[in-house]
Amino acid sequence: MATIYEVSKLAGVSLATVSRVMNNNTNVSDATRKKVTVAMTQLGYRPNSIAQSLASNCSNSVGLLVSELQGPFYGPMMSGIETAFRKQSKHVIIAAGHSDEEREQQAIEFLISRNCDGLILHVEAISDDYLIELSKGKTPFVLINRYIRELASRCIILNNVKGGYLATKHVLEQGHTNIAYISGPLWKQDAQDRLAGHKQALAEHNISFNEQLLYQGDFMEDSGTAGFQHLYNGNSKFTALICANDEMATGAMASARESSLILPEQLSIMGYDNVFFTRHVYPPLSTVNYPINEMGQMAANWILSEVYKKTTPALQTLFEPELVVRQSIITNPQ
Amino acid sequence: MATIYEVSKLAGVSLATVSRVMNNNTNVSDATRKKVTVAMTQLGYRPNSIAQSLASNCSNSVGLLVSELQGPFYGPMMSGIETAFRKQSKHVIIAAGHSDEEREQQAIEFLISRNCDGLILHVEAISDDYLIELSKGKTPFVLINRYIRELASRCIILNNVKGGYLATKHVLEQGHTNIAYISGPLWKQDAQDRLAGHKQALAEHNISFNEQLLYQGDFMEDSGTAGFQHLYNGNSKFTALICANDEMATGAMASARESSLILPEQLSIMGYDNVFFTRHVYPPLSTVNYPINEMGQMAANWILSEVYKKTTPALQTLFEPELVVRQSIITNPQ
DNA sequence: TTGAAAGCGTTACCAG
DNA sequence: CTGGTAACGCTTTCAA
Repeated sequence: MATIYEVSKLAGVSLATVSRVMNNNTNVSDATRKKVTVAMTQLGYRPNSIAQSLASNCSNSVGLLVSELQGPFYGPMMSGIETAFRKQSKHVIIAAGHSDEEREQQAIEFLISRNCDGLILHVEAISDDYLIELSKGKTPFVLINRYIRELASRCIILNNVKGGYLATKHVLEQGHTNIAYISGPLWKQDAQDRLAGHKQALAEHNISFNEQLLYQGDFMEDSGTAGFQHLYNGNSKFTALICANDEMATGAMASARESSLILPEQLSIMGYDNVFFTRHVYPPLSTVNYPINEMGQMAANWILSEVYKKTTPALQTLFEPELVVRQSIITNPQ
Repeated sequence: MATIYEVSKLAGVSLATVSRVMNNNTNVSDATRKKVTVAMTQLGYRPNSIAQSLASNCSNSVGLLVSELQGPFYGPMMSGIETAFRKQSKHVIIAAGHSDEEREQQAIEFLISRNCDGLILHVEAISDDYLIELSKGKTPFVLINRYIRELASRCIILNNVKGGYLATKHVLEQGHTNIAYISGPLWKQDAQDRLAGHKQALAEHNISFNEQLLYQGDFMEDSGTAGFQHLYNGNSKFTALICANDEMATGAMASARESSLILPEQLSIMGYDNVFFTRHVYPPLSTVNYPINEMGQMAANWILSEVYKKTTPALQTLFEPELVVRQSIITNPQ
C-alpha cells in the first residue's frame, strides 16, 4: 500500500502538501495540486484512515447502540442512520444492549473505547443519572426515544401522549365503551405516556378508567398473550383491546384466536408503532405510526451537525405520531 | 486521558513494559505487573485503540455488508455476528448494499478503506469475478448465502436444493397434485436451487412440471402478489402455491384473499426462510427454516479463526434447512 | 503557496 | 525480565 510519503516523492512535493490536497485545503496552487493527484492515482494511493484518525484525533466513526439488532423496530432506525452517515463517509459501529442495564453500560464503554466521535443511543435500562454523568464526558451523544429534562436538546422523541390519545380516540369513535388496555412496563416513560394519552381520550369521552381493564405488559409478544388471557378471564367485559405496541397486539391476537374469538368481529384490537409486519397479520392491524426511520436520520443529523460541524437540515427533536387505520377495529354493534 | 507514558512514569517502568502487561505478555514479573496495573487503575487509564491499531497494523474491526439493515432476514444474521464479535472485543462496522452492484462495490471499498481486518459479505448483485479478484487482495472475507467454486472454503451456504425439495415434498404428501410455484429471480443461484429441489420432489412423485404454473418473482412481497394474480388468471388450476421465500408468500396470501379465496381451505400456501413474522400471518405459514442466525455466527467464527487466529468451534460451511409445519397447508380434499 | 519537523499513543524489535 | 527506540502514516503548527 502506497503511503503519503511515496506520493510526495513521486510528485516532488512535501508530505504537508500532499496532506493539503487530500483535505481540500485551498492554499495549494492548481499546478501542484495536479501533480499530486496524478501521483496519487498513479500509485493507487488510499489514505490510511487509522493514521488519519490518530493524527487528527477524529475517528470518523459513530457508535450506535440499540436494544436488538433484530426485531422490526430497529431495522428502519439503523437504516436511516447508516444511510445518512455513509453519504458523509462516516462509519457506524453497532452494538446491542438487550435492554439490560449492565450490557447497555458495557456497550457504551465499548463504543467509547473505540474512539467513536459521537454516539447514538437507544437505551432502556440505563439510569438517567448515568446518562447525565456521561454527558459530562467528552463523547457527545443523542438519545432516541428517551427524554431526560437535563439533556432535553439531545433527546429525539415521539409525542407518545398524543399517540396514545389518537389510538384510543379512534376506538372510541367506533362506538366502543368497554376498552381494555395492555400497557408497556410502567417504569418506562414511553409506556406511561401512551397510557396517559389513553386516559385522556377516555376522559374526553366521559368514560371512566377501569383499573380492571388494565394489564401491565413488557412490550414483548408474550406479555400480549398473557395480558389477553388475564383480561379475558377477568370480570370486566370489553369489546376492544388497545395494546401499547404492535408486538403485544400480535400476541394478544394469537391468544384471542386461541380462545375462539373471531377477529375483528368479536374483538377489536389496536396496536402502536406501525412496525412493518402489522399489515401482514390478519386482520391487518390498525396502529399508530412511529416515524422511527426519520427519527434515526434526525439523530444522524444531530451528530453531523454537533460533532462534525456539518450543515444539515434544521434539527428537530419532537416527532408526531399518526393514526393508521386498517381492519382490526370494527364499529361496535352495541 | 491518561496515556501509556504517564502510566509508565507513575509505575516507574518503561513504556515497553506497560505495553507488555496490557497485552498479557508473559515475560513480566509479577511484581512489576502489579505496579503497572495499580498505576493504570489509579489513572483510569484506557488504551487508545486507534494508536494500537496503527502500531499493530490490526484494527480489530470487521466489516459487515448486508443488503438491507431492515427486513426480517438480516436482523438475526447481524445479531449472531455482533454477539460473537463483541465477546472478543472486535467491533463490527455495518454497511448496506441494497442489492445493487455499484452500491455493493462502494460499500466494500468503504469497508476496506476503514482498515477492516476482515469482511463478512452478503452480496447479491456483485459478480463472481469481482469477488474472485477481491480474494487476491489483502483483506480476507467470507461470503454468506453465495457459492463460488473458486472460493468454496469461504462460502457459508444453505442446502437450498434440499430446502426446495422438502417444501414441495410436504405439499405433495398432503395430496396436492396441482402445485403452482413462484420462484426467486432465476439468475440467482439460491432461486435456481430452490426450484431445482421443487422439480426433484415433483419428479419423485411422478408429477410432471408444468411451466404454466411457474412464475418468476424477485423475492419481494409485491412480486408475490403479482405472481398470484398471474397464476390465478392463467389456464392451469392449482390447489397449492409454493413461494421461494416468505415475503412473496405473504404478498400472495394478501392477493389471494383479495380474490376472495378462503385460506387455507381454498388454497394452501408454503413459504421459505422461516422469517419471524411467518407465525403471525394468518393462517400461520408453513415454511422452511433458514438458520441464518447460526450461519451468521459461523461467519464470525470463520473470521475469528482465519483472521485473528482464535480457536473456535469447528468451522462449518454447509447448513441444512428444515421443514416447519404450521397451518397454511391443508390436505387436499381431492 | 510550500516545506520541515514535531507530534498522535501505541507496538515491536534489539540490547542488555 | 526490562528498557531504549524506531516505526506506524498521517495532521498540523511554524517558518520561510
